[in-house]
Amino acid sequence: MFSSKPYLDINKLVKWNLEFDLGLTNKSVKKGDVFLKEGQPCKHLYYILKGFVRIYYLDLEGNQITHWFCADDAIITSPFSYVKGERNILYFEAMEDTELVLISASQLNTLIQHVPELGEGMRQMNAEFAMILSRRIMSIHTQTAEERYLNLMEQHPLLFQKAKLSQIASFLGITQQSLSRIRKNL
Amino acid sequence: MFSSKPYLDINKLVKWNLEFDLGLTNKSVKKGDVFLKEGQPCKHLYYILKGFVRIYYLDLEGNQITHWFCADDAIITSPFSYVKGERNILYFEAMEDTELVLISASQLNTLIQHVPELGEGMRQMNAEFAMILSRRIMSIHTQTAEERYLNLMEQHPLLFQKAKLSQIASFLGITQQSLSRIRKNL
DNA sequence: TTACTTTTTTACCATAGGTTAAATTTTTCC
DNA sequence: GGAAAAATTTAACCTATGGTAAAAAAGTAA
Repeated sequence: MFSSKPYLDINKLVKWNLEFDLGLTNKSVKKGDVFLKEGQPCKHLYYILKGFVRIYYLDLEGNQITHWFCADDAIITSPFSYVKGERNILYFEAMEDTELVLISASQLNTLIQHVPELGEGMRQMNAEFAMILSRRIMSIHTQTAEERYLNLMEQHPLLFQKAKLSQIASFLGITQQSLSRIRKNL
Repeated sequence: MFSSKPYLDINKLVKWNLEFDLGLTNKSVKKGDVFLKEGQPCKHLYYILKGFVRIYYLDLEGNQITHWFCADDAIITSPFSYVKGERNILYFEAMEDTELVLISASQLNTLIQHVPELGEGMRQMNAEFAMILSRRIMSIHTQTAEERYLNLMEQHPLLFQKAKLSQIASFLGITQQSLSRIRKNL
């Protein structure tokens, strides 16, 4: 759903890791693993080398609400926790076997000190992320659930092979029954 | 709705403007003025020294949909245009007499070269903005319109003195008639 | 295959919010 | 103040989506 490639080249990152002795760590997670849970502080950015991750949270009744789907080259974190130190409410679930590179805040700062233009890149990345979120709010305010579903199908067809319809439904902001009804009516 | 104060101190900005000869410009707009329109490229960040601004866009039927309300010390821009150079779709309307400081991308870059920690600040500001947008999507997905209205009343009571109910309704994602009905049922 | 579990669909009714139109209240301006 | 315009409320009706429950389909494992 979002690629960080224009802002952070993973090959360069690997090179810088050696050059500046950053000590970045890797993490492999199996399909189905929930590698970040509500209440666990999120101390890293996660660069998804390869795989597919669903970010969700729980509503008051305990239902999982999908907040985001993330594929190769996405950089994800729980901003509430990572940036502001607030209690983390997000779950990160690997929807398939996934390879991650973990980047702590201090490692990122060190890296940016050595490569100042990366600071600009990260700033732009955050700005683009805010834009994507703005667009999503706009689509909620101007489109029907059916239109949002058709857009998603068109823009991310692979998503429907990797995620359950119930997970996609909550991402679209509707129940799985409503999504099923929308699909029936084509 | 959002203050940039933790990330950019306006007094320092004024000082830096002189110190580094940035050439920042000011702009005064009268109540009711629409100082950015759809199709006009947005070349600046706007620092709101004093005033109140509504950001809106038009849906397919031409209805104004309020995207954001912004008060003193907010930094606003049309990210689609400012960051990505895409066609601007946002309108910026002064809801009361408003004093702005304009910051171009090149001025910002110059400033960050002189004050590197400001780059980090801007990055965090963008991250916080993404968080606020995430929270808004979450509230749409987990709360009723009535709950969102009550939250808004509680968190931004002054907003209801400055904005029309129809403008607040579209911000909440409902029609003005629905908002009226919600208010009647207390 | 069969049995079992999970996911998806279907159906029925309930409800929040949309649509249209008109009435009412508030604001603006002469 | 009073007329006109704008904003807000009210009402009747309509529609999309939610809630519940059950059936059907798909996936999994022995």
